[in-house]
Amino acid sequence: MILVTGPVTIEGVAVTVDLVILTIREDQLHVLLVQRGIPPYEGELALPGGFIHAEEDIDEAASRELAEETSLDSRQLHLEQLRTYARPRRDPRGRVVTVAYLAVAPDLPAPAGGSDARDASWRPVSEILEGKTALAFDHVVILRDGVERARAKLEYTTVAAAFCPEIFTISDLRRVYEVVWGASIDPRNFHRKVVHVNGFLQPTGEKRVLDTGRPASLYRRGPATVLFPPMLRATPAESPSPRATAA
Amino acid sequence: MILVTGPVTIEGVAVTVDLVILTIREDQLHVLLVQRGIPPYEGELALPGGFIHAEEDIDEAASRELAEETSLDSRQLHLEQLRTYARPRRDPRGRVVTVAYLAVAPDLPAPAGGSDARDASWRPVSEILEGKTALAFDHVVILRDGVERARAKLEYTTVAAAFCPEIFTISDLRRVYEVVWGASIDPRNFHRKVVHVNGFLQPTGEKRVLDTGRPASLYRRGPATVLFPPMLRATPAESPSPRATAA
DNA sequence: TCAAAAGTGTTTAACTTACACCCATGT
DNA sequence: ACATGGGTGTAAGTTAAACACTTTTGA
Repeated sequence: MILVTGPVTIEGVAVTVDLVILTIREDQLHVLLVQRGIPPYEGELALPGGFIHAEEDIDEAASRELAEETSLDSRQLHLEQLRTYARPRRDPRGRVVTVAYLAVAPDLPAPAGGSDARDASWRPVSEILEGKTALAFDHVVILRDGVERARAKLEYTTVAAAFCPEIFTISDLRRVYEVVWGASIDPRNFHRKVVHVNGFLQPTGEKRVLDTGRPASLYRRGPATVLFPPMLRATPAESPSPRATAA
Repeated sequence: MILVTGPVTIEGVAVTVDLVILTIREDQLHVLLVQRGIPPYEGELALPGGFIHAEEDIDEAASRELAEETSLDSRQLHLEQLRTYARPRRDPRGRVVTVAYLAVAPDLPAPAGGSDARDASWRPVSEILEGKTALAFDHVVILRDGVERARAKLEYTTVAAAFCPEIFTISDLRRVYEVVWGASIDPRNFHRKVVHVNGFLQPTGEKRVLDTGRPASLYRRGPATVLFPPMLRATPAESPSPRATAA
């Protein structure tokens, strides 16, 4: 047990914030990555992030970084703390502890184009998790945890709507579930289900006409944040029903 | 955006680990608190915790602190990262970021008696959350978040069993739910439900004889970690069914 | 008229709830 | 015998899954 009295620095730890910003583009889950302009890992891809400022809470730091990277107001998106990572040698510069945040954004018009000088780009998540693309530091682990959290939260919250633009159809919403879970969902049962969840969807009265098919009613996000009853997670290409309670 | 190159200390942040260790004693949810022996907040109650060591991951630091406080092996308990707190002036000594962990323990034989010199004691959670007892730093917030997490996790995981001793009855388990949720549960339906969840309970074949009533079968924790179907949370003294999806 | 997407209705199975009822023990 | 807690059976209401079927558009 270490006891400390004065204003302490206990071997000077640096604290950063890293963001897992997810969106859906072209029916694929994407994550926003930046190319590092400085060592370590210069030139490699990494999650956007940075050091916390002196007079700033960590949630503020995350909002600030998010605004810098996506030019989106954090009040318009889903932003939540994910986990803190502190493996001793995760950063070659010294002891750096990072607090990771998960953000869920609609598909943004510009590829990213924040005010920041670094190149930011959307990359398919599958590419990274399958090991085809490497990330700096332990960012693959952080990304995996972020995606896992997003998948879990679709079940019992209304985050799915945060992937959609302000106005969206029920099909748009369903495609979010299908893409993030990598499973297909019966459109008819899905429709009935989400419509009956109180506060999930607010009808706008408008309809969207597509190339073909009956026009779909348009909705905006409702005030609800939790889903009850929850959406049952359809597992991709596995045994159908028995929903084992694996260890 | 701050750019840094060398081995950085960026205004020297100190990192601590704080533990919300919950248990059930005398049908009440309790938390382990220590009385601080040094300033700041000398003499006041606080969550147990301490600074991380130089060559230690944060999960290890949490396990170490837990062992010091409860003399229990972290492999025998439920221990998970809760959240990181970093409000600028949360510690008067300077910038201290704390990573909070949630631990769930069975009712321990000794009141706490770790190897540590500080007094540790179990206190009813209600006493603190109702404002009757103050805690140092922002520890009331951390405690509230920890309790909220525990409540939520009873629904869809098997953590409830972590509150029980190694060998326990279904009534013991039910009492966990009733105490943590502050609600009463039908013993008959509860019994059927948990028995049918695959991997939750392992029968020992033994029975426990109480002062009165039919002897109850004894179980130990099974390998399952998730509960499906989930346990529906009975809300304490509220409107019965409609389970609103509040904002 | 046809293709395609949106949306409704119906059936079956699974699960929750409430509660009647039986079981096994100590006094 | 009876009080007490453990445990099973069952009927009513709710929800999910599967799928037949209708609606509304563009081509």
